[in-house]
Amino acid sequence: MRLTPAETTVLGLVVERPQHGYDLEQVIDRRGIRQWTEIGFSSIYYLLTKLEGRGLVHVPEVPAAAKSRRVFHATPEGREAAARNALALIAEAGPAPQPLLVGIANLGLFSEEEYRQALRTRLAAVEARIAAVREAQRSQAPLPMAAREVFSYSTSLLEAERQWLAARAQVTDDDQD
Amino acid sequence: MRLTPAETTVLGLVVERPQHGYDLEQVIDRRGIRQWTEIGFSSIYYLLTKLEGRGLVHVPEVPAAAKSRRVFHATPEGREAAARNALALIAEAGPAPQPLLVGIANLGLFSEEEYRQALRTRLAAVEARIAAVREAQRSQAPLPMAAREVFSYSTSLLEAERQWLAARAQVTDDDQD
DNA sequence: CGTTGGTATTCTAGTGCTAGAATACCTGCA
DNA sequence: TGCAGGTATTCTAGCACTAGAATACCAACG
Repeated sequence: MRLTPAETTVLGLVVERPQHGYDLEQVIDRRGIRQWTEIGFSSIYYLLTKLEGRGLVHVPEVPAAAKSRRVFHATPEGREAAARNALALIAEAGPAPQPLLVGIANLGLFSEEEYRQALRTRLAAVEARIAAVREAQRSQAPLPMAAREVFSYSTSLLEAERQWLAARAQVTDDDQD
Repeated sequence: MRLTPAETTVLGLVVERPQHGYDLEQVIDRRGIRQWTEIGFSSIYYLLTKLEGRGLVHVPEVPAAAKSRRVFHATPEGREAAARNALALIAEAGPAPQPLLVGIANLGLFSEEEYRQALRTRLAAVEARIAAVREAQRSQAPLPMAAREVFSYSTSLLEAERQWLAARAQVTDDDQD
């Protein structure tokens, strides 16, 4: 059973610990998961319902209890599916959407100066993201292995982008504003 | 008027040269644009229709001619919108979907050996993509500025990923298959 | 002049997702 | 007892996108 990245994320969190939708929302926020997935608030319940329909998570009936608090547990198939899909996401390096490249491909449409200005703006944004990642890493220490790997990878790629941008952004500096 | 990356791509190509849907399909293929955007065959006409509805492209009425060959031209607003959106895509470094990180975040679900195996598989895929980019660069030379920038950026990021993967994939090599 | 095969577009019927409002529940406190 | 405010979920309606089939055009060729 093939899952999307968003489904895998939610399922993985439920496998880690049974929880309900609202919790999930908080955890996703707290861990900075939105830095690398696009999971809106409104889609969490939608995803949970879909996963439930496929038998990957379930809500055990609690006899005379909380009606308005559906705690989702992973089923054995859910566990298995989460592991398999996570591995697949690691193993497969498909083409990735790169908005920057869409911009660059249209280089002919604007001036060199505009281009460099845009690069400088992006550079600042990338530097801010690097700082944010570092800060998150520091403040949450000691970190479990998975979180450390996530930080390591994020930083490597952001750093590579930073360098590329820095080299391009300051080729000429004959403008001061 | 804010456009999506896919819309910007298609509009940018039409600005560059008036053409019809089928052409677009070929150009997108030939330039390897699918390496960094997700534009399926069936969505090209859909996108063109949407752009037409917003007055960014139009099909000049050719009196007594080709009924089944709608050649799209960019309008002045289209030109302007393409340039503005391309710049915005360069300037903004938002969170990007990283399927790999979804996998890594679930590191607890599988064994170290499985993890390393997945990394090795990905490493091979990334190396193949680097080779493909190099090959495309070589075969198409001499390249316009935009294409050179695209290649440069792609290679930088892929290379950074390659290094990260290589470092992780071979920490232990006590397995031979 | 009919047929074949590449060129070019349109249509249909969905899926997947999302925003945002609406609803319900629960706890503490006056 | 009532109600304020955070907690938790559901609903509605709609947009964006896609696969894949269907259609139409057109040139070349026997």
